[in-house]
Amino acid sequence: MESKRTSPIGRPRGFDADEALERAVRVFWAQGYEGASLDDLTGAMGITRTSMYRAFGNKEELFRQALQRYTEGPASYVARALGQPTAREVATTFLAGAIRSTTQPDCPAGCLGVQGSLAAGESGRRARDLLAAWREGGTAYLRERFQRAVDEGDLPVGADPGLLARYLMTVANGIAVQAAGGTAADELQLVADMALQTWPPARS
Amino acid sequence: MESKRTSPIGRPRGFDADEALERAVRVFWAQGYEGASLDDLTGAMGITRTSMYRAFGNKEELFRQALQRYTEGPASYVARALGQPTAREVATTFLAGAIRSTTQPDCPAGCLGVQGSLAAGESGRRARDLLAAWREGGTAYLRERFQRAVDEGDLPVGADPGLLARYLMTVANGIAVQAAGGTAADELQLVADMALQTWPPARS
DNA sequence: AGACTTCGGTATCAGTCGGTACCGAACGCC
DNA sequence: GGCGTTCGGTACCGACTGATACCGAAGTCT
Repeated sequence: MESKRTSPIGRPRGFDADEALERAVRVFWAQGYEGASLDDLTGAMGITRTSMYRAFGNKEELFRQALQRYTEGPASYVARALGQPTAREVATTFLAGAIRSTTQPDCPAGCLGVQGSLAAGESGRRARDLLAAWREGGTAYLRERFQRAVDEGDLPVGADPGLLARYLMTVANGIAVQAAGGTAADELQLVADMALQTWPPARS
Repeated sequence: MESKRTSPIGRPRGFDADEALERAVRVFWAQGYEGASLDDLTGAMGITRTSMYRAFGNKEELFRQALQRYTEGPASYVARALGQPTAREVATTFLAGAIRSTTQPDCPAGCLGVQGSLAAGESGRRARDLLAAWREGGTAYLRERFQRAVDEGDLPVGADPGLLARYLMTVANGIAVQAAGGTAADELQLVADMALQTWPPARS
């Protein structure tokens, strides 16, 4: 039984949903969830409100999918960092990726996961909570990675994986705020270097 | 020539403008500039739109005054930190104050200067820029203080006051984001302690 | 060819946004 | 008391918010 169709029935959509989503990411990134109106979004996506609602459901769902897209794109440095062989390399790669992503010249400054919705009115509460969970998820990934590092003997037995993860995420979020305010990448790299000076030494 | 009046002419206002402003601070703090509607604000302030406009000008001006009030109130820890006798005490007091202020149980979590408006649509752009300048001003104060510390011999001659200031502000802003996400004060204090381990030693 | 399904555009919805005109009420000054 | 001024409340403004109903167009399937 092959249920896969060569093409879905009915009129095919006349735009590239992937590219439209990517445009939406930029708008949410630059203006936040509440600050991005449907006109802003559909204008940048190059489609009408009707097409957006049919393809993505509603504004909140569009934001959800935009966040996922952001995770796989601009924020893919997180997964890349987690894959580094040592805890120290995880940390340095993570912060370097955060700096690079938040100061990319052809992208909005800052981090969608931070400035997308930190404080919000009633209408943006769901988006705010979604982002808080997203950030907390990142912290959890780091914690698990550092726990593994302790287990593997890559970090001292006394090291606290939860604290190291929280510390890194705190610095990264601070970097995102700085970047949103216009601080340059090279200056942020000096900050990251300083933050990494306290990193526990690898066990020999 | 005494131009001072015992009381201004005309009908006196029937509410405490200071207390109303303090209520407005809470709303902006919790919901951000764009997320706080006039109904939210005036409802919390206990006054009508008309009274608000007469007393404060408009929403943007109200936000300006709320930010100033916030600076003198919840964010007064900055000035207190700057007055500490040594650079190290400035740093520890600054971060401790940031943690305390962003996790106060009877106040919104986080920092108004960060979550008030990080990313915004057209209507909130002025507020966003105002807050960016506010944060940059805090960094400048720290830099001047650390420059003085270098001059006074309190910090090593090789220390970079600008980097130290940026570093501290980055960690503090990161703490604010963590606090907005619900991270507890004691956990943030551990992060601050770790961040301060790299602090340059005082010259003996 | 004709049935069926989806797409995209227009036009519109009720609700909310920030901001104001208007007016009677309440006060200080003379 | 009368005048001038400010206050506070109602009622309203045009613009915009997110979200839909409707309908012809454009496809696939039998």
